[in-house]
Amino acid sequence: MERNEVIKMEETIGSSLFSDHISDGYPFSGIFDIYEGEKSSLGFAELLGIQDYSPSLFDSPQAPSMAPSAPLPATTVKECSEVLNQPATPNSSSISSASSEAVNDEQTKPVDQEGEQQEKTKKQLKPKKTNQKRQREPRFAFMTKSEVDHLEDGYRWRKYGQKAVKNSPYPRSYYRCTTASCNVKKRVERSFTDRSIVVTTYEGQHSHPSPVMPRHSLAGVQPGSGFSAGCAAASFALPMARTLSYSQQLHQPSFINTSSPSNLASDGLILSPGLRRDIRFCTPGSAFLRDHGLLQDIVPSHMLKEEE
DNA sequence: CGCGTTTGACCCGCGC
DNA sequence: GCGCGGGTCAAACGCG
Repeated sequence: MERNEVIKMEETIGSSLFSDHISDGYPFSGIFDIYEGEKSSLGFAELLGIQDYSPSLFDSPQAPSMAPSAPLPATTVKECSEVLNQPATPNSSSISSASSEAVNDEQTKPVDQEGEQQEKTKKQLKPKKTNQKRQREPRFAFMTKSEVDHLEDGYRWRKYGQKAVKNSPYPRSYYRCTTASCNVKKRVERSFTDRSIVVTTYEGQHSHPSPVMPRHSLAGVQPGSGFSAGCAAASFALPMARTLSYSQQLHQPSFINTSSPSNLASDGLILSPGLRRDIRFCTPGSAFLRDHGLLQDIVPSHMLKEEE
């Protein structure tokens, strides 16, 4: 992507926390936010030394059974966290990534409206050039070690496009949620550095429960949120059965103190220079503020930057 | 017939 | 302005 966007990622993308504490069979816990996850996260499996993790998050008693009809055909390497940085539970299985792209004034606009507007302008392709820039939904990317590209996540998707990816032998597929009035999209592509890894990027939030998700699995969803606030993670097929507060997350004991990315490397994780640029790790105590976990989604990046 | 996929064309934003 | 690359559209097609 372009320079501005990369910069924006550095400015706005924040919270990252890792746990090497393996509990409940989950090898990882934590979240990280990336911008343009499908690109930036490309090397995460490698940098984290992830090879293969057997405990699927979907197998957890805490995790909703997202795909009862079709068990996850792969090992989830990374999952995403919720838009508002409602993080994956510490017991959840992996590294998650989130990206909020449109950190601007429009951000406060309800997703549905925004989506519809976007849809309208799309449909009327002829009267082009609505002078406002195209708004993007917050994005979440996660990586999955999988043989199949399109992973079952409890929602129904319709493929609407496929494009060859530059510098990659593998195409990128574009999916849209088939539910009417739901504008969630996702992109699926295979990592060209490790063909066994599928990078899935979600954009937007489902405005409806999962068609195949058992009802109880939505227990963690905030009532009255219209499936927007608390639903994002669930929307993205995340184990949301137990929702912890952000501070709870941050005070997990074994988070790597990564106020500087180099600490990560010292923990045996290798960050490529490019990746270091893209990801900001944070200490538990200061993470929230410094990295604007929640704030970055609602506060313009230039405001957040002042804290630096 | 309904739904999902495929695929070429088109749109759009951005850098040069 | 032009070209490139990412993203989307929509007609054609396949399948159950």
